[in-house]
Amino acid sequence: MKRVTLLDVAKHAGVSRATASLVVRDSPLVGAATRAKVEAAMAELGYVYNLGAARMRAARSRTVGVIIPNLTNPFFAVLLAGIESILETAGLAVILANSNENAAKQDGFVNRMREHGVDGLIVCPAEGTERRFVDDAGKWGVPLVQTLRMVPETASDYAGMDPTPGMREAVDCLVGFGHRRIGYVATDTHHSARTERLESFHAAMNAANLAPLFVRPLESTHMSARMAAPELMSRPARPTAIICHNDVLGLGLHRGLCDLGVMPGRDVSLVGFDNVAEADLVMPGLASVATEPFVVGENAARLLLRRMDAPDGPIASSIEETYFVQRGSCGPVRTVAGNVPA
Amino acid sequence: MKRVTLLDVAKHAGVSRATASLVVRDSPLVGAATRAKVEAAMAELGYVYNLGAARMRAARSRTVGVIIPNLTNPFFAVLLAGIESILETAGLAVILANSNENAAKQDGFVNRMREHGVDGLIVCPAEGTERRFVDDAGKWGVPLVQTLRMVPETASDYAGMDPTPGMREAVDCLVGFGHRRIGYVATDTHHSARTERLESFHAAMNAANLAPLFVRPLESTHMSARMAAPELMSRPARPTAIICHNDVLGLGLHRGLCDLGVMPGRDVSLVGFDNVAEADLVMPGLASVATEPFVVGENAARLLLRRMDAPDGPIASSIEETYFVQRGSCGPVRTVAGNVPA
DNA sequence: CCGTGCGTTTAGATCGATCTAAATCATTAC
DNA sequence: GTAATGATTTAGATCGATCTAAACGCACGG
Repeated sequence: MKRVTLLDVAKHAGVSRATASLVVRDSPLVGAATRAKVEAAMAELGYVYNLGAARMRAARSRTVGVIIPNLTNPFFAVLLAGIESILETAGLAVILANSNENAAKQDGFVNRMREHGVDGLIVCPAEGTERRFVDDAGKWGVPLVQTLRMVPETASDYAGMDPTPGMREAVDCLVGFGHRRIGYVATDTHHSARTERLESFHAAMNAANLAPLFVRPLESTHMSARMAAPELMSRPARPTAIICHNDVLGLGLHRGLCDLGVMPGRDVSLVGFDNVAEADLVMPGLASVATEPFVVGENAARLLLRRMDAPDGPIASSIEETYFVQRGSCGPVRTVAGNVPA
Repeated sequence: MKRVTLLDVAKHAGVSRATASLVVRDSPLVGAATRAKVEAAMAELGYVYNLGAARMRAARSRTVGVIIPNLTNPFFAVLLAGIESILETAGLAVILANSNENAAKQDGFVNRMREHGVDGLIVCPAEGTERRFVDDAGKWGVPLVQTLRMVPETASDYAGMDPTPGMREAVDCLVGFGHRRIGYVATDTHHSARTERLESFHAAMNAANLAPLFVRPLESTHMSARMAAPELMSRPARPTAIICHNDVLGLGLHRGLCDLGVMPGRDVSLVGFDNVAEADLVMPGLASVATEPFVVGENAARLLLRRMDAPDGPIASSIEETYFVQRGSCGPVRTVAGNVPA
């Protein structure tokens, strides 16, 4: 009960091993009749292609490594789904790793992936990833696409998003409702996505001739945002609106405010980021900037495919637009007793 | 600028290829001095182990295939995270595939995984998966663990959960609040998880001497549940409590009820399943049966490791207990005008 | 001094595919 | 009828590791 090899198939079909090999790779070189014979033999013997052996001679492994910082965050899960959907149709297998936002672990994974001989790498770099990480990939000749986050001062293909338009619309909406004291809740992890969103916030505020009321870093969990609500609302200069770096924070804060009896959209306006499905479920709905992680994932995969095709082509990037989705959590400013005047 | 091979390392260290091979696999056969020499050489030359070549002689590929029905569902994403966390520490790489609840696609993935020579397979079978699927894996000698769902009449290792205790607690809680007219919202996909939960519902109702008011299948999306709220509440026999097959449906329905001005926990009691993070965020909180997908994933991975160790050992399974988490969405029954008497 | 045994090292065959370069065959051209 | 052409097919070397079985070095007992 041994494994069926290409040689067995060839014998059974009465051709040489080389011809059989051409058939499995459907090369145009083989004649139609021979091809049929070989294919019949393959089916009859239950032949399974051995990618391991193939990858030894040929350079390709039909395998791509994907490293994500946190699988339990639905945002990244959807990104992964987008990546997978494109690679799957290209016939490439995804080797998955979860860095848990740990740069050292991430290094380990890249090594493991090199051992597996991946044809390319899609990485959303963990916090604290060093330049070296990206440079090394270049040195090793492994096609690399960064996604959602970009290690500073590195050059590689990149699939991300531009928070500017969505942030601008969000701030404009708030300003239109009369808000002037607008605070921002950021993550406590430092990566390019954080700075990007924060800077687009500053820019949008600037354009509206406003100064941010505060920027408060918080651990990116529902609970930490929920717990922070009392503190945010008891500041001497009470905010009338708050924008959050993502919906995890946005939804957590939403609940925290409700706990306080502060009604989002009426007593304070609230904006999240990413427009996850749940933003539309809470009451009132959480206004949010839509970022389409699935599409970003697809883009990342497409960039990688292109890169694998042309290893020396110019560096490319694909930036997805964002847009604001208004919901009940944003409303006109209301002067409440106890408010500190602007 | 060629690839560094074991032979290069061996030469550089002044030993034979075989010895170098023993070092990379850290066999106890090599002496400490030689080991040090070889390791130094490896570091110096930047050697990368070639798993493809290794897997050709040895039977193992240090690779496991994981097939999930739907990555965009956070529940499965967390399951995957649990699987990954265990396999990662065991030094096994995860090859991921998303079947999209499509059995034919799933078959294709299994073939691809066989080509990659995976050492094992963890599958949450798509709807409509046939017996043959599991039997084939056995025939091929690929260790297989099913998780969360089990193809009927098949024998394989299995990591799942027992909804019974959680369901029992949920029903008891509702009954304690005086509810008698209790409906159930199921999925419209048919798999063992669906029947398992539905049967445990029937059993719990039975134990309380009650008959289910209705069982309504719905597409497992927020939107479909939200849209179904009016219909559910305008039935001639109006439910005073509803249990949902999962939190996607539970949260969707929660919102649908709010839209109608029907307040969960006051006007109707609502129970979800899975206890996702968002269940605690909506107002009032959605009571839910906790199912710990991360732990189930870990269990599945552990079962697979055991199976790979002992391919002919007895079939095992690991069933995680469930428990009820009470929140604001469950409350005492309130007789409202317009209610049809039981 | 030799045989025995143990711990370590090694040569050479081998896994299952792909590559190269040459051989084969059927046509067509002259 | 033979050479040239183009389309298929093939033998044999090769990728980079692991395996087997044998060889080696050394200490010890007889």
